[in-house]
Amino acid sequence: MSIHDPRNLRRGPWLDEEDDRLTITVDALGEKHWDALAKQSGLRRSGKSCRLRWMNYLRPNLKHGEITDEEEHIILNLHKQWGNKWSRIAKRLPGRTDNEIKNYWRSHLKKKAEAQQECFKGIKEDVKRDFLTTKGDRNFDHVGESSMNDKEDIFGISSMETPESCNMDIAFESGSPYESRMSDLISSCCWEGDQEVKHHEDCMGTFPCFCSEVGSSSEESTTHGVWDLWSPIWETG
DNA sequence: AATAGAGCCAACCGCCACTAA
DNA sequence: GTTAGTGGCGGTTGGCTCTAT
Repeated sequence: MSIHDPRNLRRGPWLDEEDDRLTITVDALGEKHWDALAKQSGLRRSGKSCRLRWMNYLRPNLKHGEITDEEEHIILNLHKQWGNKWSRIAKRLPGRTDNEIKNYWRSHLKKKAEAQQECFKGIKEDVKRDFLTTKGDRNFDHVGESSMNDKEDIFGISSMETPESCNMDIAFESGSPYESRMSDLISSCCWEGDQEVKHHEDCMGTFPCFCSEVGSSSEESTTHGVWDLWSPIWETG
């Protein structure tokens, strides 16, 4: 029976010697033709297994540390746009693998995203109605449902991009009455009873921009993404 | 200290798309 | 046009670790 007979292939965790041998072989032959590479390496592993080990663990320039807040923010946004397109999302996070992002999503972010959706479900109509009827120190007599597309006019947003093109950094003007009104609405939604406090903590990790009243700095409250987080809510509403 | 349950993550599986013969 | 081989992707699993009781 050949060592490359499927019945004779090794499975399970990789040993250090196997990692070393795979690294040497990939360095010599390049990241391609994994079946041939697996045979040539002398490893009792399938080409598929070799490829996976290389891509997810041995490849140079991989980050092995914790996912940062910024990376988490990007994952949440891109998942909202693209769903479970892990490899596509991974391409936007250099050094991270699709497997790593998928695992992180399942263990850290899924609940957070669901909590966030629940939170929005409850408040989005209130928010819409409130903004549409607000006079504040600006004249909104002309504002109607159709002009919800004019986000700058309604929110006092300092820079503008489309939801498709922007990743980050759409912000309320510092001190904008709409910044504080949004904050008020979120707080009123989330700070009613113990259950809702937890709910708000879930939101906070995802939406620091709206949570200045519960601990984040005023700088944070105006520099995190706003429109790209909210646009799916408005547009699917 | 023992143990059950939850969480995490590396690895595997099955499917699909692409390509060459 | 068909088929076999291969690589890539997303879903799932198994085992290890941590935590609560």
